[in-house]
Amino acid sequence: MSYYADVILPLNIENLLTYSLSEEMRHQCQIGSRVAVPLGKKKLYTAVVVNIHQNQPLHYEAKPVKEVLDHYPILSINQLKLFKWVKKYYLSSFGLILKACLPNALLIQSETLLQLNDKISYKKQNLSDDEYLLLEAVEKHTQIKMSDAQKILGKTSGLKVANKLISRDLISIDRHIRRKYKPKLKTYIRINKTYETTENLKTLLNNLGRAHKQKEVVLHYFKLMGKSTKPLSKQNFKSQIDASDSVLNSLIDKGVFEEFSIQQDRIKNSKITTANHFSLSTPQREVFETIKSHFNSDDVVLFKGVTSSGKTEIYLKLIKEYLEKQQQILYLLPEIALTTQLIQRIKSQFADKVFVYHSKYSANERVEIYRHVLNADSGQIIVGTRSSIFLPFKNLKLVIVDESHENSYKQYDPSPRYHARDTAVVLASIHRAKVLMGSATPSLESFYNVKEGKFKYVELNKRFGDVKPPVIKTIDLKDKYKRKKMKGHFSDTLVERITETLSKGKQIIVFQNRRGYSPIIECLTCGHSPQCPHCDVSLTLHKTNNTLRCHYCGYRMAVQNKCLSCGSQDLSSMGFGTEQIEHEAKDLFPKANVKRIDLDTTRGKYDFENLIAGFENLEIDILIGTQMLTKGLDFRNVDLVAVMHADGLFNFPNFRAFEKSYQLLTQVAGRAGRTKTQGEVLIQTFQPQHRVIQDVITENYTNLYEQEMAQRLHFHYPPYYRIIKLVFKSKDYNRLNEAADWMGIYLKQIFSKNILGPEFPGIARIRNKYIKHIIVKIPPEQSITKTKSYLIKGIERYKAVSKFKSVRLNVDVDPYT
DNA sequence: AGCACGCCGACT
DNA sequence: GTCGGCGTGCTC
Ligand SMILES: [Zn+2]
Ligand SMILES: [Zn+2]
Repeated sequence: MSYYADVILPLNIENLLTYSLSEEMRHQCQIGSRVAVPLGKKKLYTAVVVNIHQNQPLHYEAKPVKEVLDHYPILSINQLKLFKWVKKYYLSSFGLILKACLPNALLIQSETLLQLNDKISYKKQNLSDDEYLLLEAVEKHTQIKMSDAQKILGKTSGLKVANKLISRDLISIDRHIRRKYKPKLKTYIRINKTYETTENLKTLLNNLGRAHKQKEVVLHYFKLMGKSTKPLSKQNFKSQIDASDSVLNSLIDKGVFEEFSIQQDRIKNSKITTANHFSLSTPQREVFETIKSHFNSDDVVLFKGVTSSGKTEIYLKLIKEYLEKQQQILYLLPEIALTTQLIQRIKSQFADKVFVYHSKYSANERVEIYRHVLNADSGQIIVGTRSSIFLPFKNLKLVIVDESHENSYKQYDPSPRYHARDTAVVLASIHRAKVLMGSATPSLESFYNVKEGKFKYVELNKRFGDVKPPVIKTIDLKDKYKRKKMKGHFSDTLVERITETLSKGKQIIVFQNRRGYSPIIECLTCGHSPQCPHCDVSLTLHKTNNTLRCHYCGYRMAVQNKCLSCGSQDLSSMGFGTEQIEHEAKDLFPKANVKRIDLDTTRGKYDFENLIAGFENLEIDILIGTQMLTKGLDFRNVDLVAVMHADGLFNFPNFRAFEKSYQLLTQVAGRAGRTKTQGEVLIQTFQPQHRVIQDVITENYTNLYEQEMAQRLHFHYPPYYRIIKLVFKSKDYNRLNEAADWMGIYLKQIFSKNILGPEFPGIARIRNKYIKHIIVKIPPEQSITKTKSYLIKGIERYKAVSKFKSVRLNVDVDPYT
């Protein structure tokens, strides 16, 4: 009897495919091993074995596995369990889950590029002839396609040999796409401490004698330091002195000036103050002990800690205990919160036990970490973004989900559309691990789980050390506009407070959750406003390069000074974004260094890190930004946070709009006064009495929770009801309507009033594709599994209708919107 | 994901 | 007539 292997291919294929195994291969390969298999006409794919059996397929002849790539599994049984859950719960396919799980470099295909690694000469010994041949080919061409390697060595051994070379670190794939991620550090200049006294300085100037230029440079330095105490970057200093680089460099060589970089300094500091022996405050210790005692009886704990309460120290203490027991810990963070700041802090505690898993890292680095986790033989702390829940943990005992309210834990495209917070709970239960969810503003779902007794709860309402909560005040825009107290979008009060803060040498954060200059340009004569030709949205004005842009498809056109419809020149802009605020702030505060941080100013690889560093180093006085600057960043010198237009947050067509507004405003407010001086938060709004704003001011999460939950219950929304969203997309408007209507009728027959739609979403067309939604609401008493099986049946029937073939259907379980 | 297959408009 | 663009189906 011959043997067969069921494999997952990293493609969107519904079923597992079965290949035959030779006797030899059967012994080489295990469940979880990678194999090379032929698919379709000629291509070889990397697949993963999930089942080995002797049942010959009845209706087709199984093709043979070409090659066993791993003699030991790279996918564990526990990962397969998680795959099964994700497939069933999120209605996805194994292939796409596998793709989300394995680093691409483990799934090489014919089109993959092979490239030479640096510094390989010392590893070149003991290569087989084939390995040598391939390495030579790569060396000669610097990069070749996998298919070329297969031409040289034959289909099978090409793949095998390439894999060997990759595992020996000689070649790698896709290196040009993601370079090693290393934020650049700016060099700063300061005078050697000994010359800070007048006396020593005099001696120095005397000693410099004939070196006039050097004297000048030293004097210029003191002149600058007299004006401002901000750190001086080397680059900036060089541009100001009228001398060649060698002058400054020889002063540095003599030890008169010293170079330093601020980030490194901070790490050093944190090593001295925190490494190994930091201790928790009494309230922190209480929380720590409560979490541990909860873990004795329960699996999931929700930890609500106000901003600046020192949540991270508690996590670190917990991590330490698990590491000492040689166990694995997963520390999940939203992408924006996974900053170098935080990584350094964790590394200063746990050094080489720390592994960071992040999409910014290169393909090879990710493979390396994947293998480290797979082969762990001692404790590990894995810090990662949502996809790290798919890593091959062996001995996972604790999962921390930080900022657990963050919606970026929910993946949308591509499928699997999983929520990493919820999947983490399943992951933990597979491993019999504990879960700690942290947030200053927990999601209603999590808090509801506490009320239902599913999660345990602990809170920390005291800020760490002497930090006082920021004072939050509203500014009534209606009144300010009526009394003509506005300068652009800044009220007089705000201008006053900013000026005052600047004069104290403190920093300001200005929040406006919309990028660009202005979202709509309207003709005052005929009312026309320029629309995107591919999407149903109006174009946003970007003054920086005088373009009108679509934020959905990227379409851009030059700014028109006449109305495109009637030719009138009477155009007016409506609404405002960060760019406009930046312009106004530069006018209002000409002496301040104003910078903007949003998607448009952070396109480059290091832009984000550089802006954050600039702000931390006190180079930037006023930082204007979107929600990008709300997450976890720890700015020590910020005294004032301004929200330009809170009302913009409430009007999103989304049942979570208020919850999200509360979270955003609270997080933004948390950026103010993270040290001993009490921070101030000014919220400009047309509705100062809005209940969400009032809850933010009084830190009244309970009230927000109760009010929101009443709404959710009344309108049948989560957490009471579950939601599944069906998204239909098509270029053909009529087909789309027909298809969505068909499904709507089918579902209404089963679920009647618990079906919403089909209806067009707020933006009915993106990239020339029309969109329609159907919402399936699942009442608390209705079985989710049953509902899904009805849904799957419906989708199967739908897919059998040939005229709907051109209409794409996506299923989103527990959608965010 | 590819790649073949088939349908429809444009062009030798 | 047929060349080739794209939309659709299938892969063990
Ligand atoms: Zn007009
Ligand atoms: Zn568009």
